[in-house]
Amino acid sequence: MSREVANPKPGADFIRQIVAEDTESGRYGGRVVTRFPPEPNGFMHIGHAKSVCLNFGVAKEFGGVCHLRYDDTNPEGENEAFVVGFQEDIRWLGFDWGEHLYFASDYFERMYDCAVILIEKGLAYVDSESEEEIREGRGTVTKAGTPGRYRDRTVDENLDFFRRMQEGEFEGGTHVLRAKIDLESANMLMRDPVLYRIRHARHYRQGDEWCIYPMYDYAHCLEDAFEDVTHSICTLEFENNRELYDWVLDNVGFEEPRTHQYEFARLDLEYAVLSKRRIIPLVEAGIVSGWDDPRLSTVRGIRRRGVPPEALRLFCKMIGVAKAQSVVDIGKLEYAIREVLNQAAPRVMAVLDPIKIVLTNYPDGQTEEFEAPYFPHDVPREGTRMVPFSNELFIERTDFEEDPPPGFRRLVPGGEVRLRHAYVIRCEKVVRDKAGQLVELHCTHDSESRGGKGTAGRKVKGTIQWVSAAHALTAEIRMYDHLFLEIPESDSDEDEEIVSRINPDSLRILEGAKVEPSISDDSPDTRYQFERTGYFWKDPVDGVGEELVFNRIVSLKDSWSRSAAKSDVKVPKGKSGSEKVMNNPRRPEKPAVNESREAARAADPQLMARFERYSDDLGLTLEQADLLTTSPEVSDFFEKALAVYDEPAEVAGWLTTDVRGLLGARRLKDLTFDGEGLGQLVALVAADRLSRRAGKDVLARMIDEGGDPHQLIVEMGLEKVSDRSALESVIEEILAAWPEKVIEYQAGKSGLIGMFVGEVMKSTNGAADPKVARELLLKKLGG
RNA sequence: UGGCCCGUGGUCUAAUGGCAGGACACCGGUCUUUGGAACCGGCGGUGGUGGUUCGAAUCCACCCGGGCCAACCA
Repeated sequence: MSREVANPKPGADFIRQIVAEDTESGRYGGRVVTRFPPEPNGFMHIGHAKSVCLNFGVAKEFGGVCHLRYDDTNPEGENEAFVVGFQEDIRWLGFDWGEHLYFASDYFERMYDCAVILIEKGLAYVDSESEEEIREGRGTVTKAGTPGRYRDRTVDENLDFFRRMQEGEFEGGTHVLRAKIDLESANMLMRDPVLYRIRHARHYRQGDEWCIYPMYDYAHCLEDAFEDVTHSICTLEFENNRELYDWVLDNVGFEEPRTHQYEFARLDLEYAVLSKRRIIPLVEAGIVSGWDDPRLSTVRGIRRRGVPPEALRLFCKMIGVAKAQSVVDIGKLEYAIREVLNQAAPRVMAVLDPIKIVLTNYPDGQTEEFEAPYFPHDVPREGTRMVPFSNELFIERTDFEEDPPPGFRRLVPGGEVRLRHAYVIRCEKVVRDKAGQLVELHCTHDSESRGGKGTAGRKVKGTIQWVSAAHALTAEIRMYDHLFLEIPESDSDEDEEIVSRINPDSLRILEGAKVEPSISDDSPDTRYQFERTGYFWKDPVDGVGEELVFNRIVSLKDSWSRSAAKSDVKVPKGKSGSEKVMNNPRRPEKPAVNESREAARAADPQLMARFERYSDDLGLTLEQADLLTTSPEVSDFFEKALAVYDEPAEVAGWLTTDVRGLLGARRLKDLTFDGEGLGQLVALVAADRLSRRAGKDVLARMIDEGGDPHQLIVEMGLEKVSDRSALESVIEEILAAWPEKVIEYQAGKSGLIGMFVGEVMKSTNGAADPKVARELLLKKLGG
């Protein structure tokens, strides 16, 4: 059916464009119903999150609803814990299904009834062959399948068998219900797909009520149809399944407007493991602590890591939705997390790897407090806390360097550094033990520099964080990194192989970290920025009691270490720019004709004769002759057009490019006009009644809605405007309306000529002669 | 190898025959009591070859490359 682009929404993803078109055309009476259909046999991961954001997001944006429906049609592996898990994770992500919670297993009765309808129509049969026999009978991608010995059972026989299957009379594996479609279909899924199989297994919701269970392709479309879903959005690997989706609904008797399936590219993320098949071995081997390990890309893991749901939603928005299979840079996720946390996280000071500082000129036993703001000047949020200060402090080991590299802006022997919110200190002495190990640093503070004052005329290299030794809290800090050393290849699905790629440093535990005491008063789910190091929060499992345990959510962007260690820049895998493969640059004798079309011609002498006549007598190119003799249908169409307007090259041009393009999935025989109509149109263009461009608009209309070219020209107002003075005044207006573009054009941006011609075409509704318009524009613009 | 889908800077994505744009990354600068943030600037792209058109990322053909399909999984 034709899909008129009512009002394309530039910028929106293709799914939203389709929904927008359907909403505007009233196809579903303005209803929008989507659904998120997980199978409850695992936990939600970030790939599901993309789908959740899409389905719930689309519903929300178009005033519709999104159902949460469990696709629990296979009793094996499914359970209640996973059902609860998905609900928790979806809610956490910030979406709500309202009262629309459904279970495919609740529809088993109705699905059974639909199967009976198919059997009664002779469109499904009970096959009693073995699994292997069925597999063999299906053929291969290059070899057609062959009918099995049960394919022609009578309707009554099938009904009887199917009923007895349902009643539990047979062992698992002895019989299946199959659709009777086409064993020779190029689409393997259409070769009599299995609809029901026998499984004497306990279903987590239905118990032993059923011993036959529907297959995905049969069940899923019915679930959508039962729920009046309008847009059934799934991932690309289901593209081949769409034909079967439509077949089932059409044959069971669902009429338009009914649900339709649309496919988008699933999320793939660098360093992430996104399939159950690959996560389970990691969990079972104890490589990760469970489904909620913060290194995992499960929503539970991401959540435990401390990532806020807003960040995940922002990430999904950033990556978009399209059909091109792609791998997203992990840096985008990190950006989204920092973006959200920068605005939300209070800043506090913590020292991950402490080294002691003794202030030799600060009175022993004295304490003072600094009032320090939680947020920097550029984050519009209020709040301060008190930070205690004394003569013994900790600073970060990496903030002191005896032998500093050029550009080092922290503490060095004899040098000064500012303590954040406090004093400027100078390193006077490096104290070592007998083994030469650094023990502590003796420093002096400048009491004039309190809180940032008294620094005029003095250049202080840098500012570092610190905590007072006597007041500091000791914490364990878990530093997470990528679980894998390299981006896992999609084909590395062997368990051992995955294990061997694990990054041994994916979890680094820092035991003796020191944190400022103010945090003890905060809500346990506070996400902090530990200044200069990263974003952290208390581990919700191990960090909620007396023990302080922090997870690093994400580091801060670090332009220092990046520039200091330029050597380990990430080299993208695969081909780099310079070694981009040249795609067969020289192929002098390209095949002019297509092999399969040539074979078709060989079987049809009339087509073969026409092919030769087209290329030899009519002077068409081999390519044109080839395309025009694809089938008698095309060739006859061409002949009819020639009968009206005998200019083979011109007619062939229209038919092999424009008509083919506009036709899309439709066939010539579906059109309401034949070759004669095309011939008339081409003749009109040749007679200068309308421009070629306008002719194409007319053709599009003829193909979509039918109609006579003569009438359409008048109706659409496309009578050609090539009267120069009329065009000139249009051009004057356009140039006056785009003064900046005129200047840009005259400054050398010659590509703008297309935009000017386009504007002329637009304002004349496509009737202007673009050739003349261009010529006049060139003259006016001084080209 | 049969069918279906997909190729836009390093990465993700827009442009629906008419100005190839945005985001991330990267590089440089300004600012800064976080080597953070913010702000300014820069680098860099339509897989290839033909064709249709006044005009092609977009339509047509062929080629190259990638993905999916031969479960009684979803």
